[in-house]
Amino acid sequence: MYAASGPLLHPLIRKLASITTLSDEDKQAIESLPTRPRVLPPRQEIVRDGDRPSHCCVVLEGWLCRSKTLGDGKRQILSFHIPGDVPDLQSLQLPIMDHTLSTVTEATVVFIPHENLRDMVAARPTIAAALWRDTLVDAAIFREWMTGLGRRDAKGRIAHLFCEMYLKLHAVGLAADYRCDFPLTQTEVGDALGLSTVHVNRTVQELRAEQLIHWSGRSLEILDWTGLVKTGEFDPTYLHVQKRAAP
Amino acid sequence: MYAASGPLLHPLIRKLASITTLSDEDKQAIESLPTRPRVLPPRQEIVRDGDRPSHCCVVLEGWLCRSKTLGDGKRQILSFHIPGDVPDLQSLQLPIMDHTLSTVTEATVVFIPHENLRDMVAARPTIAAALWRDTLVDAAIFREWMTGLGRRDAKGRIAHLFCEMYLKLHAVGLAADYRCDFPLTQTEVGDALGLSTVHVNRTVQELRAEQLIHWSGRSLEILDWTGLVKTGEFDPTYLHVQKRAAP
DNA sequence: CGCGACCTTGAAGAACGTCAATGGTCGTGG
DNA sequence: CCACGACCATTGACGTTCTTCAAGGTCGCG
Repeated sequence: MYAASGPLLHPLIRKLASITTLSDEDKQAIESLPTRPRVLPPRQEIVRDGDRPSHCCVVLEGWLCRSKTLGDGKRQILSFHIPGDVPDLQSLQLPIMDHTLSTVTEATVVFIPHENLRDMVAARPTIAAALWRDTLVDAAIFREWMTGLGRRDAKGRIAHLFCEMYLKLHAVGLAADYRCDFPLTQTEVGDALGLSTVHVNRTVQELRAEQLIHWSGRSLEILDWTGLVKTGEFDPTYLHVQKRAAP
Repeated sequence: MYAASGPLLHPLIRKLASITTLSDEDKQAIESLPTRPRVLPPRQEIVRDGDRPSHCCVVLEGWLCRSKTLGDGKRQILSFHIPGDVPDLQSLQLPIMDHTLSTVTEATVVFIPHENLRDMVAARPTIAAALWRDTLVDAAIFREWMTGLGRRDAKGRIAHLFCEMYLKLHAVGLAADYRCDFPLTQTEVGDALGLSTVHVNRTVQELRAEQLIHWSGRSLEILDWTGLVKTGEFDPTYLHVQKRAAP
């Protein structure tokens, strides 16, 4: 899927080129990073809360999520990650994980040792700035989710998530014509949005009844983008996407 | 208050020295940054959602907060900031603000032009890494708040906030003996935790009745730290504080 | 003294959670 | 081929938490 949508670039080049302008030296530095690609099964933990990871993980295919689990077993999903993302880039600067990174679907990922990333960051300030910026966009998305969790009702939260994921997938060429893969269960949506599965189910049915979306199995179709944006009060500014192509 | 607790250092030196080891050159670079100190009244907006700021702001005294406001006027407070913080450091990399920065109390802040920060970041990788790390701790706090907003009940959220702010204040010498300044209104606590003012009021009364805290006016006393930690399921790992002094 | 800002209280209702059961789909093994 | 189990979506009934509305009450300050 990744390979199909363009020449086979190192995923990091693809990612960072969308953020900044990379020199040939920058690209070479990235190309020369050692990589260890692996295919992981669904619902597999990659790095756990409390770990001290020695690698960062780049997603090539599939969806990942980060989450925290409370004492009583309640889980809060903090983010979803799709191809091109580096979900645990922060571990380069914060040695101890304060949450868990797992696969959602089967996923292909590449592990890059911290030391190599650190060398590259020291030698190539442009890349360092781009990586920093990437973690800041991450934080911007957290802020938007906080706003949803604190102040939006269930329907708004779910609509907002659909809009966000569609745009993120679109930005990496994995969505078009208001259709995309959406491989989450209703329980996972609930864990991300602070809702019970039952309530997610009923609310999704409302969105369907209002002809806003069509979601069954792994496939999502947005029938009324404008309506969904309105329902979720969705404003994509927080995604800090430079090239704003029409979705 | 800042000056009273140590020799008059540049606030950024103080901040970064707690994160990393600064060389003399690093310190000189920071000292030579131009600063424009200002005293701002309470509830004053400093940078607004949608702005393209040209400076970063360092807090010397008082509390600031970041927030988003939804269409219907509902407000979500995203973070509180105390002396030593650089609440809008992200604007160095993300030109457009996706939220608003305001004072909570009267506050003294210093503005540093982006260009000077950029020059320093380019010339001093140690400082760049420390600033990056600071924004990552910021993001870690967002994640913890998300978990509270999504999965904790009102009592847990409020207890957690008390624990967090006490530790943050303690880390910069503004809290001791389980006492600290806590200049928020109940409405502001509600806006931060996704609760109505009425519910905050009743829940705070429960915490008082359980002899966990004493909060009146601007002053907070934690009567039972262990109990409060338990009520809020508070684990300070996410603050990524290096030197973990006993609170 | 009076006004504004904030805290407090009561009553009623909406949104959401919990519990428990049912049904659908798919892969797997007998 | 069919039965079975796993996983997920769905439904109904019933609680609970939290919100909303409305009304005092307190305190500091001009």
